[in-house]
Amino acid sequence: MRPQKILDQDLLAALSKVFRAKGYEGASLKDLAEETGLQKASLYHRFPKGKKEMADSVLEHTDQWVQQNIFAELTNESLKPKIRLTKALTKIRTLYEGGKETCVFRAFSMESGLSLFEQSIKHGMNEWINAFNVLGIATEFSQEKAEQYALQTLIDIQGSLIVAKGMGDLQVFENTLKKIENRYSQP
Amino acid sequence: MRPQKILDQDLLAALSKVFRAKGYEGASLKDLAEETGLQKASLYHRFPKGKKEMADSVLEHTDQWVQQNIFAELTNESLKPKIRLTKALTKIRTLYEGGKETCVFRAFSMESGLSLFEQSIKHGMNEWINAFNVLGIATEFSQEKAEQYALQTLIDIQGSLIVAKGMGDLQVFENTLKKIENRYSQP
DNA sequence: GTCTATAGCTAGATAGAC
DNA sequence: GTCTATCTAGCTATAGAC
Repeated sequence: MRPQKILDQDLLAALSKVFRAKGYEGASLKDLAEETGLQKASLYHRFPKGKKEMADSVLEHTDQWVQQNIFAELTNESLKPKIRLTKALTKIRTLYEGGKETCVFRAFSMESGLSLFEQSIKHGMNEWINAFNVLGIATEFSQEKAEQYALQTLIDIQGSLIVAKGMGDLQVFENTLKKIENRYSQP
Repeated sequence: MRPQKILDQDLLAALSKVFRAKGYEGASLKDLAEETGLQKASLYHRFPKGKKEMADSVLEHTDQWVQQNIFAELTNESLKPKIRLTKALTKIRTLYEGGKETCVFRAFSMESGLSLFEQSIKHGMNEWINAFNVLGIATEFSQEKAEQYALQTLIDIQGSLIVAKGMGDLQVFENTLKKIENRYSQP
């Protein structure tokens, strides 16, 4: 029983970095081993089912982080909606590193990937919509408007990440976050 | 000099289909050969520089189609702006098959890909923004508003394609196109 | 121009020493 | 738990017949 060379938390963060940058098929075990500092065989010890299990673990780990940091803020009934949103947007900036990092959903939905991860992605997107829907209701929007805004917010985040990356202009992402903030400030 | 088994046009369409579905690294020469009906060696005869040349050709072919079908409509000064947009949106529906097909930019920007195609993607995105900017000016928006709407339109298209695919709901894409139409209908 | 066959390499995954 | 060494299958790309 030798000690772990890298903690689960740091291991998942390293795997996530590679998967988000290169996609599921684009990320090789060599890439993953180098980024984590482990050998390929050691990765198989941690994730016996191989690369798919690594990716699933990254998805789950990310989902938990998002739930605890972003959704928890959005649905925190002890704060005013406007404050909740500001706090959530700060965490969103962190999650995507100001637009430099892509979304795991995108990284795992390309390639043969959609069939491998489509349930997790669909579930995750619905969670985002639900959380923003709660915020919309708390802002006293109508149910219809709350749903519409929640979907548009998800589209804005995903779209601005793509465009910011493609144009090489992080300001595109930042401006979109500001736009989202304004959207929930008006009755 | 045997006759070509498949025309350049159809060949590029088949390659595009595979690349858009699987991404650059996810698309294997075996996949590309099967979809085109040619053997791998025959693909190398058509594209001597290999897979990268196939992808570059797909990008260029798509760019030309978009220029002739979408940008030409948006900037057609012989028609009213509203009519131009309606016609362009019809072509956009065709390009993305109502939301079923992903964007080549997305397919080629994941993985080690961004470094391979970033110039083409950046250039292509700027073309989209420029074309919608022309439409905004023709709609008599201010320069600032025209630019802002053009960027938002690109974000909406990219974002709604991701979300529609992820949620398995093509209506998300269709509703976004309607939203874009409304955006350019109001002064 | 298309094909079969194959080279050369890297992928994901495993065996077994320590 | 991590490592080195290795397996097999798949990859991109090429050689040469027709």
